[in-house]
Amino acid sequence: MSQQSHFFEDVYEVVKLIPKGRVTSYGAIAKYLGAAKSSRTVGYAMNAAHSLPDVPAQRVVNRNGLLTGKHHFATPTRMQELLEAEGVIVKNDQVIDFDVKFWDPMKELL
DNA sequence: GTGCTGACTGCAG
DNA sequence: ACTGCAGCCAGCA
Repeated sequence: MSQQSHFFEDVYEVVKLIPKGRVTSYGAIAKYLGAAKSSRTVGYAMNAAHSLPDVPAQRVVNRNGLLTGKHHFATPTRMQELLEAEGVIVKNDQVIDFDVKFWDPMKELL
């Protein structure tokens, strides 16, 4: 704590900026933060994001558009429900038109 | 203080 | 095309 890991904070900041009806990947966030190889840590940050209601973790999926983290929500279907409620169609734990719904912070935030 | 695990990803075999 | 391994950061035993 004394060193204050900005990593989590930065991850939350980016996730909060994800537009409604859009999704991104752990790797995209990690790369935006300058740590492309720390994608795992990004996912770990999402695990801790449960305490933060302003962090839409459901909009963060893996690079294949697969809801790998859905199992960490209150219910296995919670993540999909939240996404579909925002206009993101999910089929078989996979985001439809992922390439279209994909939101890249590197390009969007620039 | 040391070591393992995890919501990932890319390269090598 | 499929499987396996290594790298990154933070939390817990």
